Amino acid sequence: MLRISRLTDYATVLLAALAGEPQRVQTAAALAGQTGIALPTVSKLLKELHRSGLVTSTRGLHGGYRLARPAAQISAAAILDALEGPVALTDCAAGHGNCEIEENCRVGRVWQRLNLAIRRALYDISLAQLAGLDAPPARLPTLEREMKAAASRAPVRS
Amino acid sequence: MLRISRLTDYATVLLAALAGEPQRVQTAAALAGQTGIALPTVSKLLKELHRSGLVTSTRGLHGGYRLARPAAQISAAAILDALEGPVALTDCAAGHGNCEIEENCRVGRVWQRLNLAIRRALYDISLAQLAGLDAPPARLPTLEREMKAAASRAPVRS
DNA sequence: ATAATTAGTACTAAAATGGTCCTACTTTGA
DNA sequence: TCAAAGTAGGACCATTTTAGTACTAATTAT
Repeated sequence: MLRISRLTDYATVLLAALAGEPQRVQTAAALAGQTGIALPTVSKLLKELHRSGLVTSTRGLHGGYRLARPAAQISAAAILDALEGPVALTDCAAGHGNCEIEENCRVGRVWQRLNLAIRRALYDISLAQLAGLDAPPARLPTLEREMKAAASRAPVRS
Repeated sequence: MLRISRLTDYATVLLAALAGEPQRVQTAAALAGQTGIALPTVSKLLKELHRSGLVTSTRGLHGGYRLARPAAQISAAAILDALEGPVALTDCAAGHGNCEIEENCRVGRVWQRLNLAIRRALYDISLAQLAGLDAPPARLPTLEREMKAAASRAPVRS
């Protein structure tokens, strides 16, 4: 339930590897070797990450990739967005209002809020934390509280 | 990103409909009509919900479905689990440890923690809340404001 | 020039998802 | 006892998503 795609996971690993050596330009091949991910996949992912501005690339001989910003300034949400786009938890939420029943809509609204809470939590997690470079303080407990609060605030009539 | 499947969403709607009339047995056909979801799909979902013990069924003439427990005692997590199983956020987390790199594992661990936090939050949301029966009053800020708040806290690009 | 390297695009294979259909079993009521 | 109204269970198919590959063009240091 509630999973991120394998490619997104890979991308995180790649970014973490880049974060480990922030000053060096690393080639796709090097990263592939380092992470065990197949080279074509690595290339594809890095291209996408470049397109979304998370990494910078230099072409030609001795080219390669580098983080566009310090790892502490890249949020998990940014990574997810780059790879999967800002899709909502349910179709109903971000879609064409096809819920004709009132129950539907109420349900949808709660999902949407949960989704939002999750996104907020994701914004507060940095790549540095994901890569284990940053000793992470207690942040998750507040996440739980936020989600609960968001959900209990939800039921409203339109 | 991070979406629940459409069927799970439907299931929630069905459960909400059942929660609205807790004492009555409702047929699959009635629920289909009420929610606008196609009958075969409704049947399938109710069957699964029955198998996971969320609803009780009575066969034969005047048969139908009913919530197995009060809506307040059914958590969102239980619904998700029933429909999608307790899959983890990443393969790595619940799988066969194929992360050979240290970064990988650290990354995986954080995903796992996030996943856990989300699950715990989901446990604290009841079907009653999802169905809007629990009506906690509270004035809610608009979605836009929450988004802005989340965004301004974010260490993210433009 | 040439070798190394990214950029872009198009394609294919595999898997998950959503949905339908058919058949068997159960209960109620005439 | 039989028929009707239901659920139970599973097989099955279509569509979409996801993952991965291949090929060609562009770029740059030496």
